[in-house]
Formats: sequence, C-alpha cells, structure tokens
Amino acid sequence: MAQISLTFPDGNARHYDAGITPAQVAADISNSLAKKAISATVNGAHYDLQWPIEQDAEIAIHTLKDDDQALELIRHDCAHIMARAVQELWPDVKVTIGPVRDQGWFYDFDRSEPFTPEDLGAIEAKMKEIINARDAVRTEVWDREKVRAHYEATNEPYKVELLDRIPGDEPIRMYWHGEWMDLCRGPHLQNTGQVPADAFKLMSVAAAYWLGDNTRPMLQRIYGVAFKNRDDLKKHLNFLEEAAKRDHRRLGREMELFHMQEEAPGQVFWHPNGWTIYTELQDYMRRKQRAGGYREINTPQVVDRKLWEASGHWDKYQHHMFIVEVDESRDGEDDDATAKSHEHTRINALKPMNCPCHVQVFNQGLKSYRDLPLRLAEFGSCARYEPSGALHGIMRVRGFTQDDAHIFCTEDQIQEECARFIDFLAEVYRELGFPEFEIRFATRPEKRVGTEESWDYVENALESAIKAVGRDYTLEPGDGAFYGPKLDFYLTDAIGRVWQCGTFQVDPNLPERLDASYIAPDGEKKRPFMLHRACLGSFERFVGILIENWEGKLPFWLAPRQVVVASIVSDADDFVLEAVEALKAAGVRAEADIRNEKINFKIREHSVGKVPAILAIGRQEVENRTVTLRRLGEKQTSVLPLDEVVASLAAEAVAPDLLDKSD
RNA sequence: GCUGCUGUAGCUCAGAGGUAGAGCACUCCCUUGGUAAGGGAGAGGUCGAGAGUUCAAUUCUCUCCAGCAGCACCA
Repeated sequence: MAQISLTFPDGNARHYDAGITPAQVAADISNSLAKKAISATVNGAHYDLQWPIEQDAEIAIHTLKDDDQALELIRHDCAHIMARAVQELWPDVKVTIGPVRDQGWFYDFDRSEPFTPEDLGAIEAKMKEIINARDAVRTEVWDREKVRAHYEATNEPYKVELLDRIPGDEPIRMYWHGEWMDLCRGPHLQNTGQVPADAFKLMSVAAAYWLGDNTRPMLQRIYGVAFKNRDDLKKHLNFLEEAAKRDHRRLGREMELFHMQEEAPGQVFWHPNGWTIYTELQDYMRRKQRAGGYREINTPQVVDRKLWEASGHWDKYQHHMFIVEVDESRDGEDDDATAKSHEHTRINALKPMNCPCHVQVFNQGLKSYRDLPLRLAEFGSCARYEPSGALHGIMRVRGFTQDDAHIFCTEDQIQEECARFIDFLAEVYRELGFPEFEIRFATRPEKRVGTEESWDYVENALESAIKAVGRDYTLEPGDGAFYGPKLDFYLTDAIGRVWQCGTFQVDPNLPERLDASYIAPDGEKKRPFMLHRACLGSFERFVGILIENWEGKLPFWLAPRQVVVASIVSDADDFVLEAVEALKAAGVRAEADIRNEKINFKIREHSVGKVPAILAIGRQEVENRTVTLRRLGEKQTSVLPLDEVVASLAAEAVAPDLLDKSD
C-alpha cells in the first residue's frame, strides 16, 4: 500500500498508509487525543475524522478547544440530532435540510400539523436522550442510485430532490446517528455525546419556503442555538434579552415618541418627543449636506403614471406603489355626484422614490459640463406599499422620508464623488455615535441593463475609489442594482448588531430613460451619470436605530427632553419656573415638574423616562440660587449655581457639527 | 404576500357560553416630602370589525383588519 506523509502544525511529519483516517492518526498520537478529537483540517478542508486521506497533506486535529470547528460541528450535529428526535417522535414527518446559521442552526420539516411550543419541549428532551446515549456517528459513501432507491422507498421526496442537486463529481455521503440516517456532506462529530447537552436550546418555530422559493411548499422550520458550554448559551440568551429591552417599539411607547394604528398601517404618528429627535436629526443632516456641497430641493408626492412608465418603475414596481386615481372632470361637484368617467380619470402614484423627480429638476434648462457635478438633495417623503409581512415598527414602513440625493456627473467625476461621499458618511456616522461601519461592494447582478463595457467601467471606478479612500470592503458579487453597482454601508450598534443604512449607487440607466443631458466642452450633448446616495437611509428607520443603540438614552443634543427641573417643596416652584425659563432661553429643552409629589417619585419617573439631566430645587437651593444636578444613571448629585448649570447644559446641547473644534 | 400565533381599560395581562377583573397610569383629597414608586377615594371597556351557530356570543365557527415571529420582498 502506498505511503503518504502527513505534516502537523508544528512542522513534524509522520508517514502512514494511504487511506488512513484522521481518527486513526489521532489514536496514533495519543489515546486522549483520540477521545477528544472532533474533526481535522486536511489541506485546508474541514475533514470528518472518518474520511480517508489518500495523499500527502498538512493536517491539524481539532478538539472542542478549536472554536470555529467545534461550534460548526456542534451546531451541525444538533441539527441532525433534532431531525432524528423529530422523526422518532413523529415518524411520518419528512426531513429536508438543516444548515448551521448564526448562533445555531435550523431544520426544515414537512409536517401537516405545525409544531407547538410543547412539541419543542418534547423534542429538546428527546435530543438530550440521544446526546446522553453517546451514539456513534458513522458515515459511508453511497452510490447515487442506491441513495435514490432508499429515499424513494422511505418516501422522502425532498431528499431525492437534494440528491439531484448534488453535482455529479461529488461523493454522496450518508451519515448515521445511531440507527437514524441522513444524506449529508459532513463533517460530523465522533458521537452524539460530544454535543454539550446543556448548551443548546430550541428557540422558535416558523414557516419557510422549500429552498427559499415562494412558489414551493411551505415547511415548518425549527430554530435552535447551540454553544460549547452553558455559560455561552446563557450569554446568548442575555444578549437576546438585552436586544428586547432596546426594542424601539416598546421604548417608543414608553418615552411617548410615536405611535402607529390600524388606520394607517406602516405609517408613523410622531408625538412631540419623537418628532424632536426626528427634526434634530434632520436639521443636522441639512447642515451637513449644505456644507458638503449639496443643493436641497423638494419635489411632488403625487405624480402621473406617465413619469413612472418612463422611468421603468411602473413596469417593475406597480404593485408596490400607492395608486391615486383622480376624476378631473369633477372639479367643484358634490361628492355624491355621478360615477366618474374614465376618460377624465388620471392615474397617479405616490412617489416611491425621488430619483425620477430629481431628473426632472436636472432637465429644466440646458446644463453645461460646468454645472457638474450637480448634487441635488431632498428629504424626500416616499410611500411604498410594502408587503404586510415586511412591516416592522418604524424600521420598515410604508411612508418614510429618505435623506436622498442624486449627483449628476461625468464619467471622470464618479471616483471623486465616491471618495467624497465616503468621507461625508464616515463623519456623519462618527458624529452620530457609530464610529464603526463596514462597506460592501455589490457588483453586476444576473438580471441587469447596460453593456458589459459600461459595467466594467463603473465597477472599476467604484472599486478604485474605495481603494483610494483606503478602507476595507467586502465583495458581494451579483448583489448590485439592476442598473449599476453599489456600495452599501453597514454600521455597528452598541451591542454589535449591524444595520445597512448608507448606499452609493452608480446609475447610467435612468438619465438615458428620462433623457437627461448636458453640453460637453466640445459642444456636443452628453449623458450625465447619476449617482444615487443616502447616508441614513430613512429618518424613520434611523431614529429607530438610534433608539435601540442608546436604549432610549439618547445623547444630550438629541434627547427630546433634555432637562427636567423638579421642585422638592412647593415653596421652590417660582425658582423652578425661573430655572426652566433660563434654560429655554439658552436653547435647552427643559420642563418644570412642580407636581405635588415627593422628590423620590419625580426622580424615578424622569429616570425611567430617560431624561439625561434632572435639576432638583428645595429651600436651600432657592436661598442660594443653586440647583442640585443629577445625571441619568448616576446616583451622585452636585450642587451648582444656576447660571453655571445653564451655561454648561447649553454647551452640551450643541449638535456635534456645531461644536467649536478650534481647540 | 405565505405559515403559525395574538387582539379584553392608556400600558402589562387575568378571565368565562348568561354582556367583565388586577396592577401600573389617570382624576380628586390628605400629605411639603432631599434623590428610583407616601396614603386614601374615584373614574375608565361596543372584550379588533363583520357574519354565522345558539334562547343567549366578548367566549364557539367563518371572513376581514391589525399586530407579533419567521419566510419571501426591500427600486
């Protein structure tokens, strides 16, 4: 038998017969390693301990200490163990796939009855039995037709379909967990007992389309999470609790920021507190954009379908637009007059986006190359008929306002505009409390318009622009818009979640469709390029992100109520009102609390209400013209002269872009 | 849009085939209290909407609406 040489991470090599398995290699090294081993990396590929090695290779044996491999295997084995548990409990359930994902895994089943929370408990218990049985995991390569015959005989149509999707040159592996078997590419652990029995949890049941395709059957999906030990599981569950505490829908109600109701699904009723955040943010963006060379415009909400037909949106997105029909022959008539006549009916759509309107602004009057780049910004109120299931608080809504802008420029200007935008965005994110963000570069999708040459050009332009800025980015091949490549910007929040907010898209298509042009230096008419870009995305969603990021405890300049001045005794009321007036005059959002309540009560209420600063005034303060300042989240207080507090709070209320940066 | 679940007072939630309850919030009274809930009284609901079964429906059934979770979607 041929000999092969295996090289270990420490550089040592050993010689074995070809076909040796990593399990045998581990046993050759030591008994304890043989027991602890979970898998191996062989020439960079993640190997099952049972797979034979046929050639010289670099090998590393993994144990539970190797996080990446351990977690992948634990989660993957959990998926199998769960599928087995389900089939042992309900033998007629059909199995499909169960990949590792995020902090755990899911497995999709075909079962006429949905799983109930009680079922989850039963499945978990069964899984623990399987784990405690320490059943050996076994694998074999099977002939394709044998697998097909098996799954046809056992009536598992999804497995047959999966089989047909495995490329012809790949080995087809069957895996056994005890008696239960499954088609799987592996690798897996040595035995079910290597899954920690106290570090997994079934989380939820949901429906999912087979293969993610909404024309295929709906399956029952069970989600689970799994970790190496109980502490990590606890940490994860704590994280979920933490995220739930930050839920902007809950905080929005508690802090009286906004509400939503049945009559306007997916649209926000902003209350004074919430609208304060919104307008502060908008004022901030307006200043930033003005400083960044944008001209602000505003365009109509209700626009004739003709424009949407010309832009191509009518074709593609008609069912996601709010359509407004108006009978123009009925001006001045009573509302209960005769039915409308079609010949005078005009069909409009609420604008789902601003770009076609921005081209209309660009198209007014002849544009010269000297006008470019022309940066037109709009806080554009858009309406999209989002599918009901997509709505989510103020994060995904049907009525929203974008911090939108379109830059009309020449080919040569794309790069500079891109670099300029990234700098702009980085500064905005930093000032808003998100120093970390990542960039993803999405390239030409399968369905696209435009020539290959033009795609080559704009993709290159974009890519070299990011490189010039010197920022890391990841590639998302095929994820671009149908009209052009884009950069998407993902910011990281305080608990590590990422949110896609900014975008920068190159569009050679719309100027063509809507016939935009400028006069080039040579006197010829040329098409400008159009760059779509947004920094926050939508104000609604961004305010939601801010609320969740800060857990409602917004930075002072954004806090809807910045200061509450509370009386301790009613004799202090006059001075409280005086203090509030002084704060307001200095530009601070201050309120008086002179209710007949104890100071404890007031402190608690405004702390729960996330007011960043509370000023308490009692007899002593009145006498000395001082206030007692207490910051949100701090127990200690400080007694300061009123004038001083007004000055320092006023300084704190200044938006980050208006701070004096001279020192 | 799809699958499942949910909808009772402003909020969080009990409840039952015979038209409803708690805590907090709210209003009033007492209390003037020094940094996270002082005490008492009172008011408040077409039980998401419509239809059906029934002597009787908020409760059971169906349809619709909205919300939640996930999937799909996100110009």
